[in-house]
Amino acid sequence: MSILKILGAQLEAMTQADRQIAQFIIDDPERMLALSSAALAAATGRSQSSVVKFSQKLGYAGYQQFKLAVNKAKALEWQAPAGVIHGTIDASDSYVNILQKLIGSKLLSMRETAAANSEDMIDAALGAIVGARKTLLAGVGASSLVAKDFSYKLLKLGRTVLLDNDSHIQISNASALTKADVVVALSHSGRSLEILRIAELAKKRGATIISITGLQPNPLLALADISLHTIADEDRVRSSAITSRDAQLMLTDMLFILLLRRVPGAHDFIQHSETAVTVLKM
Amino acid sequence: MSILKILGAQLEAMTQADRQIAQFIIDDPERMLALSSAALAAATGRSQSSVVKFSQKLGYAGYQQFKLAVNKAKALEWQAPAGVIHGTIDASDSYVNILQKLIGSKLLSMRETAAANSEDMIDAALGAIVGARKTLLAGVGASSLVAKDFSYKLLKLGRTVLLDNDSHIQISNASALTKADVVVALSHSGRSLEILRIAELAKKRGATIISITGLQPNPLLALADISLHTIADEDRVRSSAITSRDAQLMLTDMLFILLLRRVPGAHDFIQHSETAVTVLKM
DNA sequence: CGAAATGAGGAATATTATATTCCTTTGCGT
DNA sequence: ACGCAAAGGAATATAATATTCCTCATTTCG
Repeated sequence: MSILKILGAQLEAMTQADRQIAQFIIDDPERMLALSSAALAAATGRSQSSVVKFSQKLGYAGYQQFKLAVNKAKALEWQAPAGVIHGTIDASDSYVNILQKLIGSKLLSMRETAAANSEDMIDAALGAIVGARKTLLAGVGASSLVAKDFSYKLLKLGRTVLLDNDSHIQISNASALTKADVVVALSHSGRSLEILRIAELAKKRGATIISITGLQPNPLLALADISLHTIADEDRVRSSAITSRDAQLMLTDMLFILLLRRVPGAHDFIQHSETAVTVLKM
Repeated sequence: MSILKILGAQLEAMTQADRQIAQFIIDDPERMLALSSAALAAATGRSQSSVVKFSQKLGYAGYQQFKLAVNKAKALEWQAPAGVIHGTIDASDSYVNILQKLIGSKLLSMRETAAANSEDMIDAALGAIVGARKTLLAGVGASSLVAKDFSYKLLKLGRTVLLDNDSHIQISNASALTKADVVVALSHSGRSLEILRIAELAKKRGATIISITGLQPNPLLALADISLHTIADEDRVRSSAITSRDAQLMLTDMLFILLLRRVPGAHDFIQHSETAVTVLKM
């Protein structure tokens, strides 16, 4: 139990001097932490020895030990909303509140995304990627960044990846695919026109389509051979695509880590690519 | 931010005496809390004055203040993120285990990144960005994706942003900056040559440099006017830049959300840019 | 009712801890 | 090799803490 709570509870039963000291600490623990026993005595109008005796009565070896206890209580109280807060962030929120809600939203979409994809579906996707001749990644806007991030990881594993910012080039890439190839199509809404175009073309050519979309029915989902899902929480962290991007990253990170166990020699590839990059860093 | 993490991060860069003292504290913070400066000196085989100087080098008024910081760090460490496992992912882990560890690592680096940046520093960064004529974002590799993500968000807020994949163009952009401009330089190691080059140039031109790096001392940090920090956890989710990227995103998301409250008319800008994008989705 | 007992609480003091100064050493650049 | 700068310990000054001792008010019991 927090020492501050204890002080409050015992306030009644205390002697005069002790009560004054306790009250001061309850009112402004932060300030008390900056004071020496003598300074605290001066601030409360009692004597320095009373402060020390006060600390000892509470069961601490001395004032220092007591101060550590208050410090600890204060530290824990700071993050008292134990667990993660999750709610809409609005303009009146305090700094700490905003951070907690942001982390809460991110955590929630990561957890739900992890839960929304069965091990079987993930396995199917991994199998397709590992067996593919080439993997084409498709994403626009924020999803294009996730696609790129994933492409770096796949390259580290020695896979052949197609990805381009220019959607025209992407479309012509797609039309050159065969049934030995895989398309990973990222679109949280499942309605991005460019991505749909690419998926349609690739499907006509016989390639396997892995869709990464939200849960709601959507055109991209309808085209997919293997469908993975991202769960976002858009209306909480308002006005931005933060959580859907986090969900996509969660999913692609999962795929990457699980691929590490499947791709023969994965660790060697990674070693090499890291050495290559290190050369550029001093 | 946890002082214990800071100690760990800076251990390498410390002098002999300091390193010994730091190591002792890292190994057994509880014990350290029971010791006086002289006792800690005896326990580590250094002098009492070294202990005090050590505390002061870290930015505390003295040993007592430092002790309070360690006490606080220890108290907060106790927070068990209920249900979240955090550990090294290895090949023998089960599917569910891997997911839990992945989420745990991500959550940890988000939390620690949130904690590592004081409200004051964040405020300083926000002020610089809001007041800037132009904002140049710099990042290579995985950081370039974060930079791009952040640039989309800043554009939504109607800010003028410079960002290009080609480092030559970035460098010429940097040399055209003035002291009315701001550079946000992203590099977890703080040692990417291109980014250093850009930051140096921009600094010569008088622009304000905001660095986003890890905690360990690094060249980019030394150049920065305002320094923000990312905490990653590389050795847990092995062989990838997953958590450092997450930490960077956490930080840029924080900045974005806090900017929403600062930039006049932010919500209008966002409304408009979302309407514009919706047109492309069906 | 009054004297002894008790305990709160402050003043003074002893003890201990902390911060500063000063000096030696060592390593590094010229 | 020389001088300089930084590290770090010894000594010292300063400050904080703990203890002792004393006074005074209240309570208890003869």
